[in-house]
Amino acid sequence: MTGHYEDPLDSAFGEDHEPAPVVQRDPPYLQGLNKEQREAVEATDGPVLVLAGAGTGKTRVLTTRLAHILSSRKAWPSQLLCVTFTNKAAREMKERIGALIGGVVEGMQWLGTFHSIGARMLRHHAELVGRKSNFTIIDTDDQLRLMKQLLEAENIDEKRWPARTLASMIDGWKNRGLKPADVPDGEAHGFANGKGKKLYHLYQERLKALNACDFGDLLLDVLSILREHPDVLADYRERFRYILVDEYQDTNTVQYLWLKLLAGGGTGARGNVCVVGDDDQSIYGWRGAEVENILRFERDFPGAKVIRLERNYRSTPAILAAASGLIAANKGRLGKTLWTEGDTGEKLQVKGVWDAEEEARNVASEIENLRRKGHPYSQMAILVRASFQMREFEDRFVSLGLPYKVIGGPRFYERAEIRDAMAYLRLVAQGDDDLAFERIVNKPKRGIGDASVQVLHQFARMRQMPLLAAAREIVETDELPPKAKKALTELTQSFYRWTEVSRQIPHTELAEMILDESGYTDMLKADKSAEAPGRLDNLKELVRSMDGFESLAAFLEHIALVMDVEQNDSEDRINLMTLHAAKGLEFDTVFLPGWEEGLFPSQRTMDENGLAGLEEERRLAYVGITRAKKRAFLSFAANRRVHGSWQSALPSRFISELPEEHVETAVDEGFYGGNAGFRDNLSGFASTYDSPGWKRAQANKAQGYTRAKPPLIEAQAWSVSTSDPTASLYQRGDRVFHQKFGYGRVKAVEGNKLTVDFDKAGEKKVIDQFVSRG
DNA sequence: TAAAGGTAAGTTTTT
DNA sequence: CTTACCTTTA
Repeated sequence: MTGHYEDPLDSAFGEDHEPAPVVQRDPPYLQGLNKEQREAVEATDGPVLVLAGAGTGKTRVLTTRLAHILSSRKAWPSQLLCVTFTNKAAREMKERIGALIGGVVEGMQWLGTFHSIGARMLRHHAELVGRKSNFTIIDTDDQLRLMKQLLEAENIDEKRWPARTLASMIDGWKNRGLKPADVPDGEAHGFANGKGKKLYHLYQERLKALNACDFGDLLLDVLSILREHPDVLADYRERFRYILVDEYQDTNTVQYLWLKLLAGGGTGARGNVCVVGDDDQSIYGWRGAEVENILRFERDFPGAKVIRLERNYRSTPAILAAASGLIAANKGRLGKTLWTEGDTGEKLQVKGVWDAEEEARNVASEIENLRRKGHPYSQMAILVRASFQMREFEDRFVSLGLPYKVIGGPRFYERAEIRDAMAYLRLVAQGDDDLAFERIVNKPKRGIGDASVQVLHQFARMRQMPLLAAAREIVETDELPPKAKKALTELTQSFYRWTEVSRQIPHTELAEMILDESGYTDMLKADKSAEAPGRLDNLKELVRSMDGFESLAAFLEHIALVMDVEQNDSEDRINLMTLHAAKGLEFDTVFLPGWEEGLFPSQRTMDENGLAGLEEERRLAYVGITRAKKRAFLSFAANRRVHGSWQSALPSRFISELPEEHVETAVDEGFYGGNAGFRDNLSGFASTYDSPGWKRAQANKAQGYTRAKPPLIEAQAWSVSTSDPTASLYQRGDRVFHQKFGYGRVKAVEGNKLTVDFDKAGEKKVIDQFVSRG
């Protein structure tokens, strides 16, 4: 043994315990890597930036690199800091390293997300930031409730200054590494007449009192500790011999500052930092990620080696070329030239459709075609910009009986009953958790209404004590009405009992006991609503999922940080998800619906973030296309329901940015060709839908069946009108829809000419055949 | 305390 | 058009 301390990982190295760091022959794990990949694996020392394009074998490089460091004995597992962006990625990495070096990897305590690593560090040094080491990690829900309370206490109108806005402001500051005192005065001014900074301060005070941290604190408090306690920093610098960061393009400022401290040039820092990422896949700017971090890595870590992985193993040349052509429109890229071998492959198919329903029908029938040819559903994915787009697809799949799954939908731990149960457990684990207390004090109903809770709050505030402790005292007084007093006495006694018992019995039993004795299960059993049985099932599932954890605390930590439960992936089903959720995944066939101006790129993003926002949307499009291994279908709808009313839309500009030679379009004639009208909402739109095939489709539809929405264009070319042309079908006051101008109300009728006051476009004269009832 | 009615808002969300 | 949330009312 060469190590001066025991490392649990030792077994992972197999029989050979000789200290033999010299690699004589190529170890098996290096085989099959290309030149650049191998370089990235073997450049262990000094700063390294690996620019890994989509599908270039990034994960393989990462895991191999770690395996290489371990098996050449450059460091023990416990000396590696390895940061991933998701818990899932961390789990996969652990498994793959194990597979590479044979055996299960244990002892990699510092492999995880920034947040889980932050939580781990904070538990060690909680007292340095005024917490106890059993602090609670609160989620966004609790965060919001806390802020609402603060706003109310400060007499701020929550209508005008929503808690959400405050929350995102504070999150933003935390993401940038700013403590209340560091916030520039100007910035906080916009909120509640300059109270922003004060509220941030109050919020932090409150968290401290609750012995709680929010997600941002897991990063910011660690940063503060590293900054203010050189001894702690020195310890970590000594410990972390090699640092590795995945998805570096998505790191925010605090995370960047962590890395600078841990790996940057200071004394004791080893400087062996390797970051892996792709500036073209940075899609979390709205959450505080700074693409800048990756763009300036070479400046931050002088002497950095830059390795580009450009050989793509995933997609066909056609798909790659289309994606590359699109992303080329972005400025300020580090630049990569992805290439691949093999036949060009199928062109991207772009199709214009009438509305979202038709879009879904098209996609579904394409899926059925592929399926008939033997393609599994699980190799097909529909990637949407916004989750509301999923609805049409789900409806269609349900009516056709196609199996599908939604990735990243509502999460298990966000369900109300789960959160309630968790609140009970949290309170047992950490009695200062007022948020948990408030959540369950009257759930199930025990006659402790708002009024009583208010009195209790007062009482607790006067004495500066947590609510649960205050409750124990207040029941000794006559401050509460008898009913509430009795109920609260019982509740506090129960908690006393549960807390005692929690030291003796397994936590699964404890959970069952609590759900039972609190009356929560009975409440659900008595509930006659349709959801109640499902909720009971969820609670059973919750108890089951506790089984795998060592302690209640370990379980609570897991829930707070992971918030998700694994899906069994064995069934062959179509994948439906947002583009964001698709990052890192790949499928043979990818459907990309909804490529319309305003939806994708999203209008809101463009309004709020201008060019930077547009470029992030374009990267999102790039991510979408590069998920496809063999084929991609894009589509855009002429009409889409936005907030209930119908709106016509233009094809996304991204479609026109795709290189023509790799795209096949179902709307020919004047669609590309750079006609000036393309960008023009009205004329460009018309020309797009001039194709014979398009007209035919419309005609068919007009004859076939009528649907309430959206109204079809009844142009002369294909409508057979038998009625008297002078007698208009409309009269004053009718609601009508016009293809160009949207909805409006008829103001006057002259023969077949209508004067319509359109909601958006104002007053226009139109021929009645170009409108329909709306 | 709970149901009913009104109003406002409405992307993405790995932690 | 929804949905969620808040206020009002029985």
